[in-house]
Amino acid sequence: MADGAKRAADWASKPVAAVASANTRPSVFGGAGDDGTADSSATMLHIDMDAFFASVELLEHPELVGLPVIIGHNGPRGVVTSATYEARAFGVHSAMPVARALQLCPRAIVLAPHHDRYRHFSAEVMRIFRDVTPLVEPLSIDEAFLDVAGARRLLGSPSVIGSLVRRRVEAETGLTCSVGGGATKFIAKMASGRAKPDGMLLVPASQTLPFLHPLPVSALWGVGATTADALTRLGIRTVGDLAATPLPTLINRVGAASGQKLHALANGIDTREVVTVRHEKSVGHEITFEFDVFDEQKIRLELLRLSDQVAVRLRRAGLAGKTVALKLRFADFSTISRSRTLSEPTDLAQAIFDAARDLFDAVDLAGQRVRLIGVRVENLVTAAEAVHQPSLWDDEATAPSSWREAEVAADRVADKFGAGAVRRASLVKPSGLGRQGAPPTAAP
DNA sequence: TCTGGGGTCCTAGGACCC
DNA sequence: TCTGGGGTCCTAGGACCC
Repeated sequence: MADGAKRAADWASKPVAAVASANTRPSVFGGAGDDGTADSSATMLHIDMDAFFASVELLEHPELVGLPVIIGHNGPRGVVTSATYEARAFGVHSAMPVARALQLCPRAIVLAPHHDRYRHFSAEVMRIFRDVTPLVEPLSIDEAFLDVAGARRLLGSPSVIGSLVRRRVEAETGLTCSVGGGATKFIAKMASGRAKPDGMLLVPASQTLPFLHPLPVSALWGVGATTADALTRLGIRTVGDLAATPLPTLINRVGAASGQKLHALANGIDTREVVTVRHEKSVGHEITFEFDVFDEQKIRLELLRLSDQVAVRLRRAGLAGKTVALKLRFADFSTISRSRTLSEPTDLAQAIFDAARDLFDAVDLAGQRVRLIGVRVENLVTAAEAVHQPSLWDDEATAPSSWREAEVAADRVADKFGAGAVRRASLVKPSGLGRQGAPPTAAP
């Protein structure tokens, strides 16, 4: 810690001139001077990487800098996971189908995602954040809250610390980020969104409501399309409108929890503190088929692979879960879920698959084709004795395409780890693929 | 245009227990 | 005889976020 703080302090004293691309917009809301005193109340920072996946890919492809670049699978069902600002200028945004994005921006270059790279750079920037303060709460792979109240004495005001972080991130990773600051988490997050890209905006505590109230309700964290519609029907369009709405009216429309939360946020009230440790609540995998599937045997085989992947991740994390959930999405995009709670937590592919397959077999498909299947394990506990066994197919990253292949793989694991591994490892007997009592039609 | 994959949280109804 | 209420767990669905 002392080391990190010293390094950070060294950095703080370096000339700002090193950052040519840093945004020069005024960085304190309300027109107050940026002299390091006006913003002293904005001690919660939210730091968000700019176009994170796309920016990381550009490090590998410097020749594409300045061009519209889209990250996503360029298949019939691919969606945009990230896009450079050059592509966004054409209306491209995250979650949009790649096909649609290419209509809007035909010259866009589509790159496949590399999640290992993103995890690497994520770890790098989180390390920089933790040099500044131990009070870091990662919110997702590319953003975090920093409580810098205690770091002011050593490093300076929040705006000084924000600039320091921005310089270090750019110098050490080649990536840019945006910083928002405020008296609360919520204000900090709203501010970083308005600082993008490559900017910083601090909202002094006294400016909280003037900053907040003109914003549209859809800007609020937790207000999506559905809630925005519901609020619009009440005549609520801005955050100020929301703040002035009686709480019972709100609760009546959007539910108790959301109503209370939104009402408080709209009035600038947010008492949440930075939480540095979080434990996962579920682990799951899902896949969308390239083409909708009718063949139940093919679906069971995919369930087997997903169960194995989930089990491997559980064991690596030292976790086990009691509830197995199956998710099915049909050709018409309707989605159902089925879950079952086991008598004890498991981290084994066999147990997860058995439950998932039973749940699947109990569903009446009624002739519908399946678009997506997913397996998730919930109700997690720390595994008393984590079983670290390799996956059957993990290394090859390919599922067995026939029962014969599954049998061969099973034999291989038994040879390698002994017969005991059969029960403990990700070993799923090929016979588990069939419906109970049904002879395996595709068996060798 | 036709909608990914990783998650979290909330609601509501029913079972079950005391 | 036909009936209360609180607490907890389980399940299904849906909104939302990045």
